[in-house]
Amino acid sequence: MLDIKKIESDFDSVKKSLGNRNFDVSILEELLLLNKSRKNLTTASETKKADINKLSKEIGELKKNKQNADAPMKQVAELKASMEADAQELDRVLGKQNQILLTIPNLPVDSVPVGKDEEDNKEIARWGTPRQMDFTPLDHAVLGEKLDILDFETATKITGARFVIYKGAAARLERALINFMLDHQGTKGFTEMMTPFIAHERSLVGTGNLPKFEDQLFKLNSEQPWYLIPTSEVTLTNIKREQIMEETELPYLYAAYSPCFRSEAGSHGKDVKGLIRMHQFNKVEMVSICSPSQSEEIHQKMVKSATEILEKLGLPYRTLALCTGDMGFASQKTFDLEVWVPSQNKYREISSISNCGDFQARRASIRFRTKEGKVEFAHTLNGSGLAVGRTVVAILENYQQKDGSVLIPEVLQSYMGGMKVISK
RNA sequence: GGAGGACUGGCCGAGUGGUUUAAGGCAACAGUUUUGAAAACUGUCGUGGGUUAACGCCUACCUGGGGUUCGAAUCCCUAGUCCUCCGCCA
Repeated sequence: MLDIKKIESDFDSVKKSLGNRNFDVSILEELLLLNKSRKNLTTASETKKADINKLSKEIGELKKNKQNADAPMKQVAELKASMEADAQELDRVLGKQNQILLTIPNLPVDSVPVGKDEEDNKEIARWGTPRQMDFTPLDHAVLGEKLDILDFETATKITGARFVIYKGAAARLERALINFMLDHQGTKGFTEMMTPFIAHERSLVGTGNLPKFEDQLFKLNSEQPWYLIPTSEVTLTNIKREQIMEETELPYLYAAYSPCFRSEAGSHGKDVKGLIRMHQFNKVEMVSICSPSQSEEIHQKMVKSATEILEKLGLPYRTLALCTGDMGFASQKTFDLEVWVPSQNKYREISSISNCGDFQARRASIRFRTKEGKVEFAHTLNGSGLAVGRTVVAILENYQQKDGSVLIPEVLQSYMGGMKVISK
């Protein structure tokens, strides 16, 4: 959520920034009008309330002394009627203002490249060289079915499209990766967490998934407004919701494994085959809650930690700085990591690491007290470290052999009971 | 799932309709004292909103929401959470 005071005071620059994000800025004018009327109504109704409070005290005195209080009581009744009209209008205006504020994306910071869509993202680093293969690489889904370790058909029977059953070595590989990634994050100072996989509506509003992106979530048919989490960013970030921390506590660095549930509404026809786009996938997530002065350095630290996983696994990747038009709703700056996928002959996203600034902290009221005693909003960051299913894709494809077997990266072998190769 | 009880500031805790403008204590911070520390003493000590050049003033908040009343921490309704007991259960 943006600060309404900032929208008011820096109107032109806010408008320009949001325009760069392909956001329809026409609503901003309305927002300013609403805010003005919110202030007027607040002043009006609070002045009346102050008068009522005074009169009520007088009434108390009069009654205590057994004196007649009809006159002030009549006055209160009149003031109250008039105040309630203001209050009702104020409720409406405030509701509308919040509703708009909750649908405005974060402002990109100056260093974010201005651009329209993913075409304008800027490659800033590349690691590793895609392996030369003297055969046509198979797609991971084909490979997995040939090796009898991925079963899409049965999962579709049991649940539906975009689900999978991992079998034998693939199941073990997935589990090995989760453990390997969590262990790695542990050595980088991230505290391992295991959170609920279901979150309350409030938590999803806090991270920015609601109210705007409800169609991308699975909502439970429960008494409480519960949703399956689309990422453990939601639960990890909300750990400090509605809290005022001490500056000395910061930063918090968390890492968690969780399954992620996404409805993938609007992605019909995209990545229909294989593990790339599923309704349920596993991810190890990093989240940091820190002070504004720490967030940029921690952002770099998170990128580094994620890239180290790819390097240890020997998977070629590149790092992109996302442009203004391609960044996620809550982010003020995002780096994507893309891993080499031989069958598609291109790099595909495997991690997205965002600094959300104080955007989520405002929504979720995550604050800290500075050493000087001032209360400020914290900064929140999140990033995949990494998406596990897509890592399996990369390993199967990049480590496949001519005979259809797949070598297991050395760093994972101890996590797989010494297994060195997956073959039929 | 059933029956009962509870929820007050960072923490403990008083308060059952009108100087509560939330007592008191602990913790924290600053100062005095001290060679230094401790102790003692003094002071500060919640958050949001409105208003103001500023000091300040006003307003809301006692788990959330709604209601009764001239007036609610206090009474009523409702939701949540926790505790105790019973039942069921990995």
